[in-house]
Amino acid sequence: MITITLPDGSEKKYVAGISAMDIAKGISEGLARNVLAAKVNGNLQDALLPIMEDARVQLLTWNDQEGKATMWHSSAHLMAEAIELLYPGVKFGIGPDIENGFYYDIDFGDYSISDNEFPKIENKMLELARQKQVFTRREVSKQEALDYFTKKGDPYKIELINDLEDGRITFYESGNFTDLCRGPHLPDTGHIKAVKLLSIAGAYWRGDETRKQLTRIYGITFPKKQELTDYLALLEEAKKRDHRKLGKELELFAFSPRVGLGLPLWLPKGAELRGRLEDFLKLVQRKAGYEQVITPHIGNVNLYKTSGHFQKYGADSFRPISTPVEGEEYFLKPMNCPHHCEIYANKPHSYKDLPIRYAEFGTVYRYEQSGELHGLTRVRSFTQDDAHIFCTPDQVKDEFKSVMDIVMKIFNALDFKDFITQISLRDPLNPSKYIGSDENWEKAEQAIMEVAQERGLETVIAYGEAAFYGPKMDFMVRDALGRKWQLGTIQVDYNLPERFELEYTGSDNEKHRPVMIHRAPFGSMERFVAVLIEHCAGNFPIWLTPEQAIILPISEKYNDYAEKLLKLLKNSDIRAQIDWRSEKTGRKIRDAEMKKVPYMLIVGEKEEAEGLVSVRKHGDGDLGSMTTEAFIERISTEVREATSEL
RNA sequence: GCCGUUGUAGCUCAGGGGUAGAGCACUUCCUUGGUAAGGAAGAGGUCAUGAGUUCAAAUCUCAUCAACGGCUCCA
Repeated sequence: MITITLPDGSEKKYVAGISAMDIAKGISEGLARNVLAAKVNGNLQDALLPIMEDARVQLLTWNDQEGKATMWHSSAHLMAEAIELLYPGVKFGIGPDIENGFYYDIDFGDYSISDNEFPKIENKMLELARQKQVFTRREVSKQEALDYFTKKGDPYKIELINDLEDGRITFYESGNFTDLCRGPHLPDTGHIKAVKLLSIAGAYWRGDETRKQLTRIYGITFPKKQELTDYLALLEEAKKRDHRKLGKELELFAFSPRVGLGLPLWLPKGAELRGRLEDFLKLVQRKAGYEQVITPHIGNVNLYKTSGHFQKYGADSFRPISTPVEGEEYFLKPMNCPHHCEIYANKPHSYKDLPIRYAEFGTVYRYEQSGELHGLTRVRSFTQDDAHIFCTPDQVKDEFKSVMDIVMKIFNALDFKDFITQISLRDPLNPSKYIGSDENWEKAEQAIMEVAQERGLETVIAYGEAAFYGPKMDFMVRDALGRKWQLGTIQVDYNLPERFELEYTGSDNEKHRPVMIHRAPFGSMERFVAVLIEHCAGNFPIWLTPEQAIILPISEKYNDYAEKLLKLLKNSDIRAQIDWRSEKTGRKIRDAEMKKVPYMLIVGEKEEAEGLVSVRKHGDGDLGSMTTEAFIERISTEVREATSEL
């Protein structure tokens, strides 16, 4: 007999060799029907696998993320089985579950499949699912595994098997489909009740650009049809928040092929919004001891040779421009740091001057591959809310902390709660990618880890994601469609001060090398605004929104009153406009609602006679009438309260 | 850069080998109104660009460009 401990702490005795599924059946038939996989002593495994010794057992259903993952992983197998039946001879790469669904990388040979063939595959999958095919796990030797796929003629699987350790290789068989797989899998395919293939894409084999590109098919499955319907509706909703769509509708920014790829044009309203964000950060930075600087958009190529950027990125940059007579080469600036280093070097510094914090909204230009460009989140010209802090080694930690506080202040002010903090360190296996001494790297990595810990920040550590000159801490958020984007960044750099031979005189009257911290709380204005648009679905906070109120005269008779009102609002620094059109009130309201203007001020006979405004709030409806003064007070208070913490 | 899909009016989209359609937006006129679309008329397009097939191409073929979904990359 063995003792099984369930998550609620209860213990039960069973005969050895019992499966998680048997345990579920002992609790209730309903539960057994819903069990997708199990966790035994913390290890995810098949619900049908025998348990031989005392164990903690957790039954996983659709309500557990790991249950979903198992379902989707099995769905990838199901799709592969369907595709193998419909397109005999295809070769399979890998087919994992992902955050929302699964994919399988497939080599279709010369055939190019299109998404109008999806329904055919979906139907075949459902047909196979209804057969309730059992997933059978089998341990195989390496030789056996190689033999099987050699016979089948699947080079990708053979390559995968060659990288595996003998004795740890398992096959899973469902219906007529056998796949190399670690598992776990569903008890049977009958759990899959709704199937949707989502998209088709090229994907390099093993993510390597130099290798063959396979066809990746993405899909998602559910245990109930209704859940699929809900999921598709959710996707539709998310599309409405897409900053590219809202940016067009709200007239915030645009692109023009004549101006060039990835070069955003900020329209008046977008520029207003961005300007407010910049003003806000300038205020925060002034309080935190930053000084604004301004540097040119180009720099001599030697500047970037000194910084090391030329060697690293020169080939992937916009081609240099040159002076017509002397032929001197200049680069569009891809970074602000070299310029700021030269500002530091402009005069000798004492330790008493440090830390020195130079801030600049610096527009930089980077050649991004054409296929990478994406709305405002990935562009070729963008403005960093950049600053460089020059300090003594002893000051690094405190400075790092105070930068983190600025980032948190911004995220709080804009209600960004769902973000990931990532610490990016060197790739220990590939030290040649980085410049600078081991000792300096270690010091910097240590400082970041300590600060994160002291601030109690939950972080993920990413090895190999560091910049070539130093480790960093990045703040990432998701867009409406779930894609991750990096916003704020803080980077410790012991290398540039070295390369630029920056110095300060210490209290010992000796020359010392300062440490540099690069930081950008927004990251780039473009990307930040994109994420902000999606975060608030275009309903910007009152202190940021380009248009705070719109005055809607009931008829042209009240235009004079509207104009008087507008003057009063402008005098109180409220951003407002008048809808002059000879349209009915209902129409003006509808249009203002569509434009997401926070306040609509309706004025007619009654308002004019009594000096009132009738106030309607976006999304909330009629608030009734109030005196003009009361409205101005209301909106001013709202703005004050929103910005008081900043 | 690579794979796939798409490209028709400012926007959203229908059509499809025989000289271009709708709704919204725009202009003018009528209307002067009370909390999510008042009415009428008008203007607007080398059907992304270039080549090919054809008596005839917006429609079929190819190439180029761009957008979109991914992959790779991201100082």
